[in-house]
Amino acid sequence: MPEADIELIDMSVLEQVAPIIRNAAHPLRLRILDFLRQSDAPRNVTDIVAACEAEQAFVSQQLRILKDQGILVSKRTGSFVYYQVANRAIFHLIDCIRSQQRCG
Amino acid sequence: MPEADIELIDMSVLEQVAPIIRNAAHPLRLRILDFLRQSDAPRNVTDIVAACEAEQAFVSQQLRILKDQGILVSKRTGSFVYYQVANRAIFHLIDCIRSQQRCG
DNA sequence: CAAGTATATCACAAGAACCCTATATCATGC
DNA sequence: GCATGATATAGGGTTCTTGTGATATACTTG
Repeated sequence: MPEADIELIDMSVLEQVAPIIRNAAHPLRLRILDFLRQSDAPRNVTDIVAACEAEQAFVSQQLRILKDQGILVSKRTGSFVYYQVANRAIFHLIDCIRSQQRCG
Repeated sequence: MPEADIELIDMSVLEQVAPIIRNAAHPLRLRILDFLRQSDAPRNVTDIVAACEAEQAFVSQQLRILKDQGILVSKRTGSFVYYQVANRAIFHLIDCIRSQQRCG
């Protein structure tokens, strides 16, 4: 019995994580995550918009998507809203892209 | 100048990798990749179908998608077609899910 | 409260992804 | 060549995603 001991990740787990990864895997959203990764601190929307070189409304929508997935959290301070990564595991993805970039 | 030295991943790189990650981030396709990861050897379609507990036609479609993205490669031997991962970097994703699974 | 800056939401049209069923192709052995 | 097992593709209804322009809300300052 050659492969009796193969244990696969539960489908329920895969169904749970797939949309999270899928939602991160968008150029602008990866840019946002990369920016937060490199900043290593919460950043407000204006700064994120500047880093993304995209429309404010569009960036705001992407932030919402990342927040809805639990990838980001936000807190308001005065008229600014600061975003940061909720679960640093997502940085593995960014780091992985960075490391691949060299081999490309 | 607090952040003069932040260097972000090129948008062109993000645009290139996003669809690859996005296409991997699907429950059944993750299952396929996990199965290939755990097998650590090329597997034929019949075996993959069994591991996925899904319709053959559907699995075959998913294999095609993964192949089109360059995530998998295949080779035919007689009437069997064996698939394997083309770039082991994708296993980081699987490993990451496995490690997260514990913290859940 | 008026004006300005910061951020979020709405609505929508185009396109893409999803998953199913049916059917086609390919290879083998008789 | 035919039957069979292995794999791939086609067609299509439904739902999700994308990016945009317009607009709304929130906060601050005077």
